[in-house]
Amino acid sequence: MPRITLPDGSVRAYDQPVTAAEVAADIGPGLAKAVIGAQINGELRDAGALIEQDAELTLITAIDRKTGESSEAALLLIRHSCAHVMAEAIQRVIPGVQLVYGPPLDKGFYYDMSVPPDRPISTDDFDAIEAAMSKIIAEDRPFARYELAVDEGMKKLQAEGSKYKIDNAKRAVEAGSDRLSWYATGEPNKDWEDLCKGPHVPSTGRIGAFKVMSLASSYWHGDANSDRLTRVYGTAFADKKQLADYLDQLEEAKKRDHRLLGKQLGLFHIDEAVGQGLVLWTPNGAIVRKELQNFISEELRKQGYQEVFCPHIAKLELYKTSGHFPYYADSQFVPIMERDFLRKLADDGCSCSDLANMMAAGDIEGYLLKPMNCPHHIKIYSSQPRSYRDLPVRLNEFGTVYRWEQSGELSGMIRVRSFTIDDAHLFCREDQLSDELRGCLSLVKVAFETLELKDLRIRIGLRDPDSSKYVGEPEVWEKAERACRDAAAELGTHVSEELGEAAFYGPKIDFIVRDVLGREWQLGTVQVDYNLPERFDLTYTGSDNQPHRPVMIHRAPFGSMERFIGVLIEHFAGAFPTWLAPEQVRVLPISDKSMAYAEKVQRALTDQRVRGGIDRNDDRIQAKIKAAVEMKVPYLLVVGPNDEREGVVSIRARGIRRNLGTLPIAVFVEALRREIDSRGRQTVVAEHFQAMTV
RNA sequence: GCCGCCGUAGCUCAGUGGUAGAGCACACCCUUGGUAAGGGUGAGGUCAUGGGUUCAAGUCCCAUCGGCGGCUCCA
Repeated sequence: MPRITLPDGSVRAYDQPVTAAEVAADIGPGLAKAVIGAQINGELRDAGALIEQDAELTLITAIDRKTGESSEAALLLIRHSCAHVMAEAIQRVIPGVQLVYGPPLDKGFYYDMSVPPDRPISTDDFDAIEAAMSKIIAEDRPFARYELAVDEGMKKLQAEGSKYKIDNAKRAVEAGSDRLSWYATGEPNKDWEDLCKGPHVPSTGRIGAFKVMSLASSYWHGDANSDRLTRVYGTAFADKKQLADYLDQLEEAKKRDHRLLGKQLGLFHIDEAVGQGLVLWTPNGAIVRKELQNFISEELRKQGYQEVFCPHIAKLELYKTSGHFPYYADSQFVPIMERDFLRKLADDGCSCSDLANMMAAGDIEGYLLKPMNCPHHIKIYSSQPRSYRDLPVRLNEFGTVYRWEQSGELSGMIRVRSFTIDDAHLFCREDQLSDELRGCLSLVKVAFETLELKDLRIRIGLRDPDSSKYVGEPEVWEKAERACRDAAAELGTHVSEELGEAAFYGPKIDFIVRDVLGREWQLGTVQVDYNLPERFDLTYTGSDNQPHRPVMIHRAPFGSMERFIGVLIEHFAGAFPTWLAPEQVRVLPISDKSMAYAEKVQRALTDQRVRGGIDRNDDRIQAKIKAAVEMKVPYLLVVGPNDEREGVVSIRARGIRRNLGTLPIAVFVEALRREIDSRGRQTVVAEHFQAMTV
């Protein structure tokens, strides 16, 4: 006798088990037609799922009648269903494909499959696959669920002989399923079907719009030593308009890609001849980087940091002491060997494989391109005796490090093999740790607020107790983890804790953002470290005249300058705020006749250290404006005879498609100077043209 | 590193085994102009690199280098 409670609080009583679809039909014929699934006590199910007991029921329609939008649950049903349709289509187009696993995603779905080695799937197959999918959808075949007992189901799978599906079933059983379920697209045992726990839309015709997006490879179970699978990505929506909007959004996002903008705006260059993942900062990019470094340096001075410089290499032995070698040997450039050492090996008849083994083991005399800055900073700390009165010692450096990232990982400025960390290491007493952590976090906060980076996630990376990759004693870890939690709690932002995300030497607080393609990247980080002070036997003299062990904090508000600026380019779509913009103002003379006046304006700008130049091209003003807009210059000063007569400039501001009006040269330059010095808190537009921008 | 796709002028990209193309950018000339492309002329190429097939290769095959998407990894 189920009593069904609907979201509006109304209750419907039935004297026998009822399906969600029947409840919908009970409410009205329109809803009966529109319903594609149901949430029963919060769990997403088929519209045809039987409700036997009292339940809370939310009926899912493809498009919400009130909002005109699709709920996440609706899109999930559509996409998961579409994954089946795509799998069927692919098996039809390419015989011999074995299916593995096809889940829905945030923006679509994928299906992993094992393809015959002599017939890989290619993007050229997409048309045929989409045509086959369209046909299946046009046939509007029902998604028919049926269940078998585990024994019976396993027998069926054994008979079919797909090791992947057998594995899926075993996993389902291990996870506690007492039955196995299939979904046939049409009639069970006759039409195409797939082992699947569901749920699905009622029939293929309910998939409104879809597209096969891309191909990639993956590993079975995510294990690099296991089978290589082909992953086909697709997406699906409730209707064609949603799909078109999504594809437009993707196009827009691509225009913000830092690799594209980096080229267009002359921010950086990566040259084959220099090497993969090695960023060349071209003059415009160098300006952005320098401004950011200046900005962070100002904050560091306020917080009592001392700047240091270190070489880019050090003896291998140093990294053995720190533990970075051999722990991270695979992701470091191979050691640099001393010539005499190499000669001696050769004289002793050392073979290439002997040498390779020695290098892997670090049994050589030589140097390492530094993978981290901390060992160097530690040696600066220990270069003199330290009293408890000297602490905290805060050493900062824009320190360049080198890491051997796998070639397939490299990506523009965001994943590279050489990058500069806005690094610092703090050495403090136990009783100072919380305050210092708070100081570090406030620094990150100031940096991110100034740059209007709001869409970020904060993660506390904790040790995974089951893993052996960590160094140090459990009780020390607990102390450090507690300190991180306490400091992060004061940030007031949502913080997630993740096991296994700690550095090998200690827990950390990471700041994570997304790029335009939705990929997450770690930027800033604050890490507590009780381990390295131990390894390097660091001490300070306490008030008791006894040696004590300092605690270290590693922190980098931006993380890598390369990655940070890569993300920043995308965040601003290349339109940097004036203080960061490589070219802050461009002077556009109406014609050659105004060139002398343009030069006078330019001098006034240069005198105030404003960056920019004159467009000396023989173009009409329209063309000059277009060129400057494309370079995303914040302010354009159009100067012609009229302006010259009055000693003013005609101003255009980025993002406003018209002439704002004129200001005397000096007035504009002063206002601009204020905009730059305040890092955008004041602007020329707000000061002089506010009324016009509304 | 792995799987798939891709590599033609500075940039974006056409190019069907048979004489290497366009637009933009650049240079020069005409034009001297008032808020998102004025007109003309010209220069610019080891078709990523190396091998192979062929009478003939940018085009087909193999290898290498590099890029893109994803997987795996990320102190």
